[in-house]
Amino acid sequence: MQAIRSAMAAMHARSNALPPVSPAVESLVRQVIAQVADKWTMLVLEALEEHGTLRFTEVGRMVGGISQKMLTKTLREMERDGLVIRTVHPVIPPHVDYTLTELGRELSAAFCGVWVWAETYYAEVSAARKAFREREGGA
Amino acid sequence: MQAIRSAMAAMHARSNALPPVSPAVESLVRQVIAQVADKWTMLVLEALEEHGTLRFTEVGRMVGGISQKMLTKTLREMERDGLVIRTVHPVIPPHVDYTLTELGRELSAAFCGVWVWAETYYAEVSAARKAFREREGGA
DNA sequence: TCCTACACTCTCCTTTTGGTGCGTATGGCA
DNA sequence: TGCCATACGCACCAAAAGGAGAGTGTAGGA
Repeated sequence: MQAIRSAMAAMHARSNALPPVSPAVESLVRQVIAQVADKWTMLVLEALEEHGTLRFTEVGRMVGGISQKMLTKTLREMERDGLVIRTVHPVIPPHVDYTLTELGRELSAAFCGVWVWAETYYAEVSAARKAFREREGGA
Repeated sequence: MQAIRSAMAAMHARSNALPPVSPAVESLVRQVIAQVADKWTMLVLEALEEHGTLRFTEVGRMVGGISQKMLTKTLREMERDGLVIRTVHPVIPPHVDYTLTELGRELSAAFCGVWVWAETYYAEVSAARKAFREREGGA
């Protein structure tokens, strides 16, 4: 974790001080973040990390509460971004497998901390919401 | 990072094996994740982590490209979830300060890994997108 | 012979997201 | 006298997200 912290510090120092990090790169990073910081992407990522290779409907089952449309879209975008590999077996009925790439596994590892945070602090978030409601909602 | 990995493994083992983790908790964690895995939340979190206490318009400037409406909404939700503290100085013209709470700083640290991932691999994501376009778009 | 399974795609619809612009209160500055 | 700055709230609108349900093509089972 300390390594990550110092890496982030370096990143900030760089983006603040040195011109070489162009706005183009900045915008690309933003774009990637915006894409990847998506509810369904995170959930699919976790399902595949946890279970390895899965079929379309299996991913849907593991994630839970996702419509076919969103599942298709999410998986396509993840394939496009190089996070998953989509393998089509040309049989009938159709059979398609999804597996994380190395890039996807790295991202999953990066998201790890957020999952742990949510598991650790969700009770505090609930408490904060309750306090907020009583403070603002009841005023 | 290994510590996080094992924590995540423990989390998975728990959610798969033990009944005590109720669907209520599961849904709460999902809700928190969905809330927090938001583009603007991440960006505001980073701005405040990097610069400490900021005023409303300063946060807007640091984040860049956010409308007042979204900034208000994001900051309010973060306040509600206990991620930021909002301090109103009753003067005219109005003066409001925003600071991360400990919870917010923890979350920021957790997101660190994702920022580093994006900085490290955005070029590979670009390459993957290009390859995908040539593969599918050109077919 | 008809039904089911799979991995979608397509259309229609509702909900959410997000932008723009206007109003506001008032102390200080020109 | 009159305008500016701050941190919004509100109303209106466009665009995107997302859900529900129907259609598809065919091998194999009842």
